[in-house]
Amino acid sequence: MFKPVTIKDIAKELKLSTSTVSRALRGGYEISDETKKLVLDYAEKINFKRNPIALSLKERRSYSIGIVVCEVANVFFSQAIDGIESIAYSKGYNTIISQSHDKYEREVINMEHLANRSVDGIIISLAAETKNYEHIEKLHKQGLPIVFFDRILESMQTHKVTSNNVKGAFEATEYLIKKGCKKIAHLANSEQLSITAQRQIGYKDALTKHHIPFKKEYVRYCEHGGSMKDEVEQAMISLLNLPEKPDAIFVASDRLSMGCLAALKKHHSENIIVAGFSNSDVVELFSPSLSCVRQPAFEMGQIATEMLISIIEAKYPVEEFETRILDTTFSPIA
Amino acid sequence: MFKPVTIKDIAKELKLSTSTVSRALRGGYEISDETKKLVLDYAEKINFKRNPIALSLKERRSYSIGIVVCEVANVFFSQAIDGIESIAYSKGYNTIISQSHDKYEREVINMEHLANRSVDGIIISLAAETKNYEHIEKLHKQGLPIVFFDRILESMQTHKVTSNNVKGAFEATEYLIKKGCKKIAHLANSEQLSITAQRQIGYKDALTKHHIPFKKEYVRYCEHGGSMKDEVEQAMISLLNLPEKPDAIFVASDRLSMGCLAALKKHHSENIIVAGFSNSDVVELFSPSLSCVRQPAFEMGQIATEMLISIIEAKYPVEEFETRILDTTFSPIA
DNA sequence: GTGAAAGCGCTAACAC
DNA sequence: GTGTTAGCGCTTTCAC
Repeated sequence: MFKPVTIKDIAKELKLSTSTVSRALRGGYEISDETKKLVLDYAEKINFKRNPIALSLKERRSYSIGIVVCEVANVFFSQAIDGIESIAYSKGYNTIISQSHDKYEREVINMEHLANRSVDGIIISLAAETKNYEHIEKLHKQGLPIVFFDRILESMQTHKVTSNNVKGAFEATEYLIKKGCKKIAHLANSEQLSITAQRQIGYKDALTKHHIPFKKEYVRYCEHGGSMKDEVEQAMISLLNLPEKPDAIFVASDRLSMGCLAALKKHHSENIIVAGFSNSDVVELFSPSLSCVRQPAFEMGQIATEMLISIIEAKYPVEEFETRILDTTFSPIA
Repeated sequence: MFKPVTIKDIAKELKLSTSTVSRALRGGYEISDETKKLVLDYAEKINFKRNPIALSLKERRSYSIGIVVCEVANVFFSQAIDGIESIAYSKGYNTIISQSHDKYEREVINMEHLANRSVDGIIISLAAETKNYEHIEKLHKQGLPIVFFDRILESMQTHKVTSNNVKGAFEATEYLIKKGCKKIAHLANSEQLSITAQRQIGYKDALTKHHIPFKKEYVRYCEHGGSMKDEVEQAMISLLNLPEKPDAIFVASDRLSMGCLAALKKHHSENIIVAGFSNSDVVELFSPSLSCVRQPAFEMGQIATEMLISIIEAKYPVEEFETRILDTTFSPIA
């Protein structure tokens, strides 16, 4: 079976004590240069690596951080993960990625598992279904550092990173208005998500500015964030069947944008103009086309990670928390 | 700080020894039902969870399996990951996902890290850049169970899962031929990958069957799997500038397919017909359109995981290895 | 400058 | 049926 070299093996080989070896390895100042070199060279030679499991047990921390996102297949999240990893690795942390698939139960299980696994902190974007936050609050109260990004929990006292959802939504909606559209529908994520509220504000603001009345009938929520089969298509059908059929749609998330375009194509309504949040890197290939609001996902991941590590490594309990709001970029089609 | 309950706390509270508690918790037959109930109830009440770190240290295994893929943003891999997780979780294992981004160095670091992290085994699909396999062979020799999927290492004695790359490529190419194309180019991944060789065989077979000569000039390899900026576009440009400009392209992977379509659009060559490997779930939205060969990614992940766990849990060293080849599905456009 | 020993949380042989 | 003890690999007092 797989049996790595231990500090003991080195000690035996070099006729030293394990403590001396340990100290030499971590460059303890008490050790003579001679011994230090001896140990270091030998360790190098046999490719010794400290056992992080033992270290974790000893230090009650693991130098790993947990990530909870709805799914890695979503470009926004995979970019964010890349950002998280870039910072984490550079600071000596590893990451453990877990997916909630927008399910509340999965999120609960994932969080518990990460906590048991002794991650030093968690970076999370809430699942679409999550309405109860006890599982997070409990861990937070127990002292586990938690940072939110994208889909944040406003009520929790901790660091948060979002993009400027209001402005992003405003720009997209105003673009549709300037295109001459008057009946602009809004396809949204589940109602209780922070991003849903924010993006709806931007949508409404744009309507108001241009004297277009806001109509509740034009708004559809996807409770499962589009993870449920047919969820998005059903929402789209009900919009398309409205007596006053929309001439444009503002879509509030990546996954919904894809579902929206697919539904328009399927139901031969390509004349409806779509603008929405999406970080897709192949958006120029889409037909019907999509004007999109892009979030700085990579950077959001980086910042969230810096924030998390700052809490983890803080000498004293952190009392002051920050919410960073990054700008989105709007890329209209033509 | 975050301080979970330990078995010791329970022992103290219940005035028992830690071993009794430990045994009761795992349902040891020697413990009286009375004590067992006492312990179980109390553990339940205070929401006790065994510390997996301590367990790992003790048992020299972690009940976690490592995954190495080029990137999670790639649909094929994210689907495979979902398959892996489905089996892993059901059998009590956790997963640690790591991305090579098709870089050799990253792959080496990831593998080492996973091994140090005491994963019980690794499921890997090779990076496009990887040409040297010592990092894998070393761990394998040390007894770490390894299973390959998709981009496999033929020379290693272990379980492997692939899709029927030859047949998939054959079908796609033949489809192009039946569409009336005669000058069919081939955009491929890096040359040393198993899938590259296999898919090229299928491509050639189809040409041969229909009496079209194979031309080396029509083949382009992407050494970095398309992860390098402009890599795919450059390859495409050189194909488009050929004296005998191709009238169709068979593309050998998901990422390349996207790059290929983007390049065709950018260089106004939408008349060229494209067929290629892709597991994209929004392929019907693409323009130019893509006829695609789909791999059963989820199932491949599941099978790989079952194989891995069978090695991990084998009582005796496994000597007989299996290579499972799953069928692809071809979805032509129109 | 180096070694012996205790302890992180858990399990399992070995008492009793 | 339950307790004692040693040990997984490592760090870190405390001796010397």
